[in-house]
Amino acid sequence: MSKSSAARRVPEKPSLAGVEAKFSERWKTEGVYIFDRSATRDRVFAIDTPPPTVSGSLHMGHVFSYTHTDTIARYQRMRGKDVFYPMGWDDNGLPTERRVQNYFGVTCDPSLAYVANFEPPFRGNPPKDHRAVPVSRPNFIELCDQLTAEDEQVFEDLFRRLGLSVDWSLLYTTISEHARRTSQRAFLDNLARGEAYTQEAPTLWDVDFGTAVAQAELEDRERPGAYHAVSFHGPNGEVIIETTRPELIPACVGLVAHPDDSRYAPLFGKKVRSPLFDVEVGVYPHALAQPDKGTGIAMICTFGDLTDVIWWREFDLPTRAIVGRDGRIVAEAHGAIVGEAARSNYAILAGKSVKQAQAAIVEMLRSSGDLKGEPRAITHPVKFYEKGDRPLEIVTSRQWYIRNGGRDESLRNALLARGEEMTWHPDHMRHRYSNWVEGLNGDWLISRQRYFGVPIPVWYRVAADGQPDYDSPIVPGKAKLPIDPSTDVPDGFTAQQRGVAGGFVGDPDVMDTWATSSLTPQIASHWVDGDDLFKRVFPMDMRPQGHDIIRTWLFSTMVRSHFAHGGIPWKRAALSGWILDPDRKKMSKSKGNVVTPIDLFDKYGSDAVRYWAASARPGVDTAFSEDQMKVGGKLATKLLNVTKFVLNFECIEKSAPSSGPTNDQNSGVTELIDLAMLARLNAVVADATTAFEDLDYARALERTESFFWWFCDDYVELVKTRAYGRVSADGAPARAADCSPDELSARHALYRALSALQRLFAPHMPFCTDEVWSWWQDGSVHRAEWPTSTEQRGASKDSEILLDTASTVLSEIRRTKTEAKVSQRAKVSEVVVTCDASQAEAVANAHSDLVKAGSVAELSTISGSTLAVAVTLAQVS
RNA sequence: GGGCGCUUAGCUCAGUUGGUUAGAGCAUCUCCCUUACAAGGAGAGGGUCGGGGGUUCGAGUCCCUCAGCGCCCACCA
Repeated sequence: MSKSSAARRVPEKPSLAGVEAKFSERWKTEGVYIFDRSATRDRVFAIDTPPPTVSGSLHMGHVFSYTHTDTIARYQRMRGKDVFYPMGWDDNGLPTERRVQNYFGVTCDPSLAYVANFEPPFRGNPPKDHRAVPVSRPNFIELCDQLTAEDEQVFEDLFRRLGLSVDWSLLYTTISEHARRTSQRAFLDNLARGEAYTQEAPTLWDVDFGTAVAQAELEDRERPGAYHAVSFHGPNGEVIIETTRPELIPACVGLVAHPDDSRYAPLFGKKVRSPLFDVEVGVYPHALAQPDKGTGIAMICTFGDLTDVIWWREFDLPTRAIVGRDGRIVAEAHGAIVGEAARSNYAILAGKSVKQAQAAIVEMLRSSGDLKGEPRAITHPVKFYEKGDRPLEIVTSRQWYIRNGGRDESLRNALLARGEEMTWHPDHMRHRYSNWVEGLNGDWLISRQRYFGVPIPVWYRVAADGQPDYDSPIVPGKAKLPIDPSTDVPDGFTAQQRGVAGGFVGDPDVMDTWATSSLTPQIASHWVDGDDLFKRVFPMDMRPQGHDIIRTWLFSTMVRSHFAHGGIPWKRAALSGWILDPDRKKMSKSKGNVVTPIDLFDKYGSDAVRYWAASARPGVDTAFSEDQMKVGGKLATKLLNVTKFVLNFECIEKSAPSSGPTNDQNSGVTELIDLAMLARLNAVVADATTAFEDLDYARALERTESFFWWFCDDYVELVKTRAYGRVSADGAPARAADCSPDELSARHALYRALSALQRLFAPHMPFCTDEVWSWWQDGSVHRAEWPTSTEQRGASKDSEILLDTASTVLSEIRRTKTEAKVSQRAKVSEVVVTCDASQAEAVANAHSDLVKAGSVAELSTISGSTLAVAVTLAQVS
């Protein structure tokens, strides 16, 4: 490329319009971000990308955190790393099911047969009074596949528009054949090693979704409730308990009080009888009972809450469940309810929802005289499934678990130690992890009674009595994966043997979505196929994610990696913050959807939106700010303008970034002030590099940006007159051949700084930097070499004094003109700088530039201890 | 109840082993069409760094303590 052709590529009127489409297309066709899978592990930087859930739309939170990751990816790429940066779509699981139900107006009924060429009743926005149409499981899954494919295209378009430097050829989805195979294989490995097991146990249950849920998916919500004082009938009179769930009285299997509570000590070991149902239950002492709660003595029910489960287990109490999986009181009273009055009381409750049953039982207690006083209204925290709408119940059911240290001290300690092996960004996030692991109270429940997920890949033999044998499941061969045990038949059986005595039955459940997404490093690297890609990228370098899913995604990934590979899945975790409303409240979904990312891209440009995101410190919750986007837009425009200006000067060379070490890096730069500017830039490069190595994209940006504005406002202003050289008649700068060495020095320095600045900004603002780069360089800036501090001469104290002094004198001249309300072009008759010797030397070295930049007639210095600048404006006639 | 984070200008935030007079952007005000940029530029005003105590020659920075805000976890009768 010749210099003149380079110059000709500079547009007359630089503009950011259309850069996103232009470069998205160019990056795609030129494969700028393609991962070289022949790279060895030491040359690779691997990112375990969070796969967004495909159940709605991407919002500003995604834009925010994915931008952070992308800046790191781009930096590493420019450093010469082969960046493994896949994208994944989490299209597996409940959120997708729910979206499909709402979008098409259907519901899954596994008992129905498949209908070919099925047409759903609606495509988007079914009317409110529409009753969901039941469809077969295969039809339902087809609809899931259809809708996720459409959603995923929209997601990809948005991420391309945002400028993510993802290698799209590495795309994975969590419901794909490959992900199902990986997930089932990992599960079977866990099973073979004894890390997965099945057990019948009390389980947290969402009655609306009809599925078990895991500890990690719980959340508390404050709900109104009421204390009901209820009388139990003891040998020596009544025992008053207080309960928020009187409807569970028929499920009561005991009473419990603190061992030290003298009020109840005489009752320990004695029996009392429940009101209305006349069931005899024991009174037990236990340290978990709190004397100051209610009356200090509580019902143990099967099951009202998790503490009930603990007591039930420890005292080996009977199971007298009354709440069914549909959330209603079961029809048949359990065997302990025997009396006629008791049975007819129960009959009133049978079939009612929990809420209705409570109202009914309060009336019954009131008329029987067992309700003491009126209920006292309170609000209290109640456990919900995080995606659910009704409080969780606890029902007994058979489920699959993966060990996670919740019931095993040594495993817990091993997982805690794994957390210590990693680097956390920010560091304090490690506490979230250890806090969670230390607080686990059970193993990881992975089975879900749902449809659109990865099936649990096992069958059970059916004994002669028709009961499945859960203790020794039949597992498929690895080559057969993925399987669906509801349709596939295990080796040695025929389809006719399904469900019959002596035959087999498939496990009906699917795995929790985290059971698959905990394998993203393995899925993305095709571990299950024995692909050598795995050993080139694993353990990965970086796991970016939100801090809200440390307990789910991060922890579960750690568990799987610990079991499967005996090590951590990545070296570092980068936890991003939240987006907050401008009023500092956590940004609500509804508000987040009002301002869509695309609108903001249109309004400010992708680079400007990225600038806002990249300005936020890693891990810090950040207010949504269109003002910051405006600032980013200004920065991008400024970069265009200053590039155009600098390239306006013909130079001997184009400051190739990758010139070899034998070249004199400051070739052609002779003036001290030019060298000083390059030295300052050198320090900025070093700072930005250190910051990026620490994943601190924000600091890198801030350092670069503040240098950049100083460069534009002071340095360029100081040297521009010199850089022009002898201006020709039409006002154009002098040709390079006609320039003196000091004039060329300015031009060389400007070129070098420009080249470095464009590269320094490239990770943050990929579109405008590639645009300006393309005006004078070959190839994409995103494949250019990251600037190194050896490209410029090292900083020195003298050079900083030179620049600071020159800047101070210049701004004093400006201030004088501004305060005198005259144009900055106004002539200055005299400037006298009072300063010390080193500053005097600085003024001498910047003398001719200062004089030109300030239109100064006389510039002199006098000796003094403190720097002072006296500016005398020329008289205006 | 346990853990973690935050508190610096009207607003949003920097401030990296303690080191001149605490910075930036936005907002406000003033001025300037200036030949890269008026969708610009040059300037100004504005802070007892949450309160108190301590260490130190020196504290926004380290220690103690109190307060407010936020988050995570536990509790849930």
